Amino acid sequence: MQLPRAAKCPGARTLPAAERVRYGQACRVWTATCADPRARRISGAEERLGASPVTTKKSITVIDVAKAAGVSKSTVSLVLQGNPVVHEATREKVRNAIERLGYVYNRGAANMRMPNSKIIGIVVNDLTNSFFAELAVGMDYVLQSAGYVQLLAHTGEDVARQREVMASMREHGIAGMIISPARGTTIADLKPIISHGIPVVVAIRGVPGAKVSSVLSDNYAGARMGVEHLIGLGHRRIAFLGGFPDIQVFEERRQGYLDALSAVGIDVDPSLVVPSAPSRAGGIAAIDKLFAAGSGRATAAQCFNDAVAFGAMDALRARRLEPGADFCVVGFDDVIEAGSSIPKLTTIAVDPQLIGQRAVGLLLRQITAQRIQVDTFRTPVRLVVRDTTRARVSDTV
Amino acid sequence: MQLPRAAKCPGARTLPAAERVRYGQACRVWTATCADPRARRISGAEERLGASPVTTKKSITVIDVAKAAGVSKSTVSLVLQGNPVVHEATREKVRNAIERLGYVYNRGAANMRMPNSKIIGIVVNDLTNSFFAELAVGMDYVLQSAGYVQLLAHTGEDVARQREVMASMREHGIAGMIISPARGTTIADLKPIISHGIPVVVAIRGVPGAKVSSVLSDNYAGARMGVEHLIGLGHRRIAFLGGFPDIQVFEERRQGYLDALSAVGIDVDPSLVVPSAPSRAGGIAAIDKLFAAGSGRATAAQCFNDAVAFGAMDALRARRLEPGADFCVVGFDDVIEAGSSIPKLTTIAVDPQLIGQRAVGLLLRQITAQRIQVDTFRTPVRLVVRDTTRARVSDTV
DNA sequence: AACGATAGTTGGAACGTTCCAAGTTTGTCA
DNA sequence: TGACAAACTTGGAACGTTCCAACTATCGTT
Repeated sequence: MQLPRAAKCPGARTLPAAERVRYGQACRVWTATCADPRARRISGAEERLGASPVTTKKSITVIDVAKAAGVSKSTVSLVLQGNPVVHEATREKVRNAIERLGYVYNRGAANMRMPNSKIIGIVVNDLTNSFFAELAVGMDYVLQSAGYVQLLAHTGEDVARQREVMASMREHGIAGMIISPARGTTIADLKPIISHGIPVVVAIRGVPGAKVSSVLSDNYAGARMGVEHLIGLGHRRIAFLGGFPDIQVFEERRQGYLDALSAVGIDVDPSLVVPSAPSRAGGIAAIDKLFAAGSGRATAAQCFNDAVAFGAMDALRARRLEPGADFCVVGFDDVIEAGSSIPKLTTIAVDPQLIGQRAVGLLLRQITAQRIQVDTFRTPVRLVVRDTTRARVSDTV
Repeated sequence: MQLPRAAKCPGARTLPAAERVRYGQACRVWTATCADPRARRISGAEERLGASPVTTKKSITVIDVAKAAGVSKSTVSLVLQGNPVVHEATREKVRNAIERLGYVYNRGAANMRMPNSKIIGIVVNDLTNSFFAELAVGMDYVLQSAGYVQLLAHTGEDVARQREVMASMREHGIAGMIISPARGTTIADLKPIISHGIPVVVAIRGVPGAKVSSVLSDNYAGARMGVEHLIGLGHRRIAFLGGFPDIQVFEERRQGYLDALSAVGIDVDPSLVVPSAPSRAGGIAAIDKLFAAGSGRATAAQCFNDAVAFGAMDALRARRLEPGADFCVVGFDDVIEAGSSIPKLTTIAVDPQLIGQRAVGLLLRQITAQRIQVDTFRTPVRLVVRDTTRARVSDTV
């Protein structure tokens, strides 16, 4: 928990709970700010239908159920756990009482006595990217059917924020964690979780040197496949566009690119590798830089991901070059839009839902086995040929 | 909690915890199935780096900290809460001890004594839709800075699943819930949460008749704006394509469409309203149906959402009609692809992140005010004119 | 009849926190 | 010096669950 500063505001003791709490937990009473300015009403009609005070009915516990069913709390507990030792008739009485009283199980309390929480922390670097959203859905699917629930946080590539949410999740007693780390994440960031014996699985992006399980797509093979496809079309001057060189995924894809070229004896021109942000805007920038560098002689590009590829296509068109006809483009990821862009994007398909499911599988295995276990999975990728690689090199400018 | 069936397997008491637990909670011992088949290894190289048993260090509590700092547990608790009553020197001692021991706050335990959980449940009908993913991010942003954490679940439009996750969230003691309900959700689905005094905010889609706060986009005004724009271009025979008629959002948008037409004295031809799935495929189907109905005389369409609009554009092109030139199309939502499709889609922009933030604001207000309060917000929308509505009616076929 | 085994049930302690009422120390003023 | 207030500290009870060891009742066997 973030330790609250002691705010010297004597007499604050009787303040009502305030709209927003500045410090983590319970500092609610001593220091409090007003409504979050971001939450202000911007416009729109408000229709106030009414307000009702919340009825603070004290919650119904296992003891109430026991009383109602005429048994002891222990028996109720046993029924809740499906323990076969209780008599069927008793079980029925308890079930009735539960139904009648509207009892709801308090996992927090249970968890305290017997610490096997059913909460998994999921940390994602960018949920707005549909790739990661699909990843989350894949996880959700498996987790839910295993009776787990997911605490999800979006870091927006911000390591500081990532640290905070990880700490918060730890306080909430997660049983395990799956993280697609923000750019710049190091072993030190994972340390606090791991050292507490909480299983961690890293997905999509590795954390160099970390002793954790990971599920990564086969970046090397994917990039190599894409470039080989371009070579097969006769291209010789092939660029590699986009991505931040400081993340491992970039390195792997770049290596695939380099090896594909070397394998057929093509000398690699370093000016054809143009890093940039892994976004649409980055793709535009990368093409601009590529052409500015006088490397206009490139006739095709393997892009770091689909977003970069789309940006590159925009930039090509701005230069009156038609993607797929005058210049070939290969993406990476196969996001949903790849199949419906104009022209449709040739790309390396990875299956984010599968990665998500796989990661959960790895995590649950560690949780139930009660042992940390370091496995690395590479999920397979495949080349999907569409319209941005129709042109043989002889057709291009 | 889903009550586990009593499985008669005597002697099971000593079984090791198994890979997957069938029933909710603790039935782990009595009935257990093997590894989830969906999680099976499909391919990919596995690199086993090693396994280490988890060290079951008993956790460090506030008592350990107290002992180390030479104070009482009460004092430590006060420090944790930032209560200004403790002496600065003592505070420092405690802080040191916390640091030294690597103490982590146990929210579960705290929550039990003083039930003000910092967990918000978020239920989303389709996370793979980038619109909802953005919504989630908007919520995440505000929640995180208010010290809350989100339990997120994706229902995939499945009401049964939705019921399950809602029950599970209740057991986890959520302080409030925001839900973008699955299609077919009724008041009865919300009842169990509301009747427990847990604040609920409904986002994006309303639940007819439910007495809960809601944050909806201004569907009526949006559709009306879109249609008025088309009318301004001279169109008279305008279709309304896509969407399921059983959800409220459809009704609102259709009403906007109808009123825009009536306002300028255009008679509404019912065959021009063509419902369909709110997806790309649905859009294709809708255009097919529109033309099959002999309503080829329509010259423009307001679509239920952007996905439908894209599908409609595909279908138009299949009929050798160029969207924007031969037939005008207006979408709804302004998803990211709308600005980069060819031709670029004219659409009604809604801001999902804003809706998310607003919903959280409404929820937190209820939580801190300790009273259920029913507000309905309509977030504003705006018309974004792009290339699919360039043609005046005189240009069209 | 005595014994043991089996089936079913149960009260109390424990988990880690917060709150309360009461405690101790220090300082101030009459 | 005593009374009182202020500043700070503290032990114990409570929250809702699970586990353990012990309990009772019933039955079968000798």
